[in-house]
Amino acid sequence: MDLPRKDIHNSNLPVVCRSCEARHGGVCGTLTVDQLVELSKHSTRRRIEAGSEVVGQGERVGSYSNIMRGVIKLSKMMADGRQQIVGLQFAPDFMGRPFVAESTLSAEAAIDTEICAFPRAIIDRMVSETPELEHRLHNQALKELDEARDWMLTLGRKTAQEKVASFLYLIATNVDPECIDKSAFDLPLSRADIADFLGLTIETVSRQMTKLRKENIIHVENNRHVIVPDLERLGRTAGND
Amino acid sequence: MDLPRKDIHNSNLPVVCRSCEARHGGVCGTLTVDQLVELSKHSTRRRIEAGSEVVGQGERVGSYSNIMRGVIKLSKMMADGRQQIVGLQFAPDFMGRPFVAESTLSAEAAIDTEICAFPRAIIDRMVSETPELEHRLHNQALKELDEARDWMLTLGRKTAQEKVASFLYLIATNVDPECIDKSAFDLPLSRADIADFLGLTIETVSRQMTKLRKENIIHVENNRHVIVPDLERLGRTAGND
DNA sequence: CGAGGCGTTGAGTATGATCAAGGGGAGTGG
DNA sequence: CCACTCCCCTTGATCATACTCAACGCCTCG
Repeated sequence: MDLPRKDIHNSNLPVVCRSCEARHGGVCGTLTVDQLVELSKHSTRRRIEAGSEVVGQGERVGSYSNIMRGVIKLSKMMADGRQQIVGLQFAPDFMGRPFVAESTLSAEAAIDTEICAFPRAIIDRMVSETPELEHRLHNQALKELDEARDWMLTLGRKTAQEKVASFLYLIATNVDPECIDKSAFDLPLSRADIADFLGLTIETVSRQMTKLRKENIIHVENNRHVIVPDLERLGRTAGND
Repeated sequence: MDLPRKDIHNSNLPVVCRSCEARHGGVCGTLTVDQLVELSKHSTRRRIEAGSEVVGQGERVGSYSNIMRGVIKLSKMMADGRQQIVGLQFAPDFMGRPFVAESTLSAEAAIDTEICAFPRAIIDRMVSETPELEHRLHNQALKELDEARDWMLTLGRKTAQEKVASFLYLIATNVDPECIDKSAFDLPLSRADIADFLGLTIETVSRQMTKLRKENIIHVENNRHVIVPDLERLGRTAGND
């Protein structure tokens, strides 16, 4: 599945790319040095503060991005304000909907986040020139599809308790993939965001967190820091087989 | 978006492909005559009765398919039997999860369905040889991702009434894409399936259908045939902006 | 100190689930 | 032809889960 990276030790590599994490797991890994040089000329690193929007629902999108650090939430909103988070993206995910200029969802930083943004036009051209790049993007789309479908089961069929446990389990296993110890982590989402992700209200999320605390399935410090003594047990509470 | 089809009038075209609908909208449209000839040697048309399974959750999958006619439901099941339909596929969709042999969901015919099945190995090879083919599969994956995310909003944030209306709206606009008149159609799913798609119970689906009938938003004949006098109105009831 | 944001907790309520009964059509067998 | 069963769907009564509304605690910031 992982394609061989090209010339990664070549000293002609753009400076900004040399220390870039995304080049390994992310989409840039398939590009040639020449392509990286060209892309880096037009790419901009941006820091996005927690809570600020990268792309709004219905906006035209002029760029794609790699997430360097942080967490992006993708959400949909109804006319009356009801909101549903439909995906979370972590470094080094690629962010953007290839081949469609108009965004059907909004992207917002959940915590302070850093991205590397490229103009659509350049990426679209490189995709058509570099089958390996399209292959990577295809794989990322399939991964997101698998995740979306997993979450549909959670949204449609799980209880509030299972939903909250599922969320904690998801974060435990995704926030810091490098980190082997999944037993402690900071929640990247507020209670309101968690509610929007789980199709619940803030109050229900809070109550279920309290319940999980009282059952010693989790310990919580400062509202955001969570310790999971037994990940297996959390998984069972989440309804994982 | 639509790539040019190659040599479709060439008389060397395999007989089975000549009258095939999927060659136009489906993935075969990007293949050369030679590729079609090779593929057709190993492809088999299968008829699948309503209710029978094509692929089981957790099974190894040896083939991909084009849906020629009918409707396939993709679903996930929890250990205790709770079930969620995570996608519906209509002709001429491509069915299968590229690059992964093990299925994380089960595929079952909702109504009598006809598919054209190909061995994984051949498709996987053609994908690597034919960038256009990967491009089409990529686009299909992105389409399914968009649909899944739309549905997440429905599952997480809509009321029972809105969910049922959303389902009817979805079917009205998808069952027969050729057909211009969306105002009458047959439901491809039983009440139990609809419930599994909407994250509701059979009883709630039934009650909401009755309510929509009493409000004259739909008319129903023989439980399966639905007439929608005003699609806009149905859309508004579904919570579409 | 007060204001505002975020989270928790409590009381009452409503939406959809559960449990239960029955209608109607298709298929089968006498 | 009717009687019978089975399946699917509908309807009714009751119940429980999660929502709504409200109050309050804690922390940060001015």
